[in-house]
Amino acid sequence: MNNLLKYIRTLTNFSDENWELLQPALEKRAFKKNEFLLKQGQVCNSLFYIDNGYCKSYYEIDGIVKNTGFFFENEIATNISSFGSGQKTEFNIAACEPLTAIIFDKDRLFQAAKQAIEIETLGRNCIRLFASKQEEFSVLFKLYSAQERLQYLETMHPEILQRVPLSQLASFLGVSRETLSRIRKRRTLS
Amino acid sequence: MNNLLKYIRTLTNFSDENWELLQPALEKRAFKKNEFLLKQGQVCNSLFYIDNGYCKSYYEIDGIVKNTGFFFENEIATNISSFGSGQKTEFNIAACEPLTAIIFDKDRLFQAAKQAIEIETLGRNCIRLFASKQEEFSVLFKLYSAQERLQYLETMHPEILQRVPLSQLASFLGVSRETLSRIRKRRTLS
DNA sequence: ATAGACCTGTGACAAACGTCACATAATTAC
DNA sequence: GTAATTATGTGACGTTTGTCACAGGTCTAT
Repeated sequence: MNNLLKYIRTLTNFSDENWELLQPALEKRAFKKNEFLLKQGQVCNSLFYIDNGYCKSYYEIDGIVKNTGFFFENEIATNISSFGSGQKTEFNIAACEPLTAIIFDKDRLFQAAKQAIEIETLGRNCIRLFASKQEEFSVLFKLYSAQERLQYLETMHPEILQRVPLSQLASFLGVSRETLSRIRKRRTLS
Repeated sequence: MNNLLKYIRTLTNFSDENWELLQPALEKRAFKKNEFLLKQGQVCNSLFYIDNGYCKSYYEIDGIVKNTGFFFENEIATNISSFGSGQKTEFNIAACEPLTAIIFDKDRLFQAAKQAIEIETLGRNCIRLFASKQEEFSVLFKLYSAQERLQYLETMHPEILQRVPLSQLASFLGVSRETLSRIRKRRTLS
């Protein structure tokens, strides 16, 4: 829980009393590798603060898995459109390693937010960070080629390359596994 | 202003008193075609509610324009990462037609939010909608080919195709102008 | 009405990418 | 420890896409 409190305090002024008010909305939980945090067809009623390990969000279309995001320690994973609208999600979120998350329950979070505006502000800031991350990666596809996108990850998000296997990374970068392998080869040669 | 109030009330319970409290944060403004709402190097201190007309956000790299988003009536345009962090933006936002916007000033919005939690909630919901939109378009590139992305726009966002010229649309879809022209030809033939 | 600016289409060719096939690590399960 | 599974590399080939070049169409300002 200590990591989470630190994380929260980077986002908003948060008194010990606020922290107490927030507790009923929080639940710590461990996930095994490949276990689902969120499954297609469910409604996303949680924000998952990643305490340890990492997970991925993905679509599955005709049996083919397309990874849409990776979430590491000290980040919030969720499906923002389902969380916000209450509609069923088409995403899955699954643990890629044994994972520990602190789960924010939506209803209880909203109740707590009514009691302290700092908690409302925290919610806004979590969503804002999530949106910034979406914006960042969304822009990559419009600006850069596949090779340049890989380069971008190398400089801006090296942890992704270190921890995510190539075959998982390919669909996230929007190319086939083979193409990514060849791009990587071209880059190590030069 | 009437459109805006309707829009707000789709997002959150908003009393007439809340609306009064919000007024100091709002400013209606007209932009000429090609005028900037936000310019690279500035800090984004505004949310732009589009009342009439439409605008685009874009990057300019080595003189080449890459469109990253289009915003129509009844939507909020902004650069979320600059707005949230206070850092300088690398985006431009420019009017594509004569445009009327209602501008939320960040500082005054935050002041108003301190006085009414509904305004804080409104801010959170605006950002949430913005994030959902980012998520939606970000996923397109991982799931679909250029042709399928065009098809998606046709069914889900026909207003974009009706109002945005092909040459503007191309970089938004992540392809060259010529390729988009050929895709369109292939599709009308079949 | 005319000139200039923009928008769209298209041909030719090279570069990038996807798919299929197979080989070889590396990891996991029992 | 061995077998099975998964991850990665690579060749061949066809498709898609980008780039350059140019032509014709539309819009706009004067």
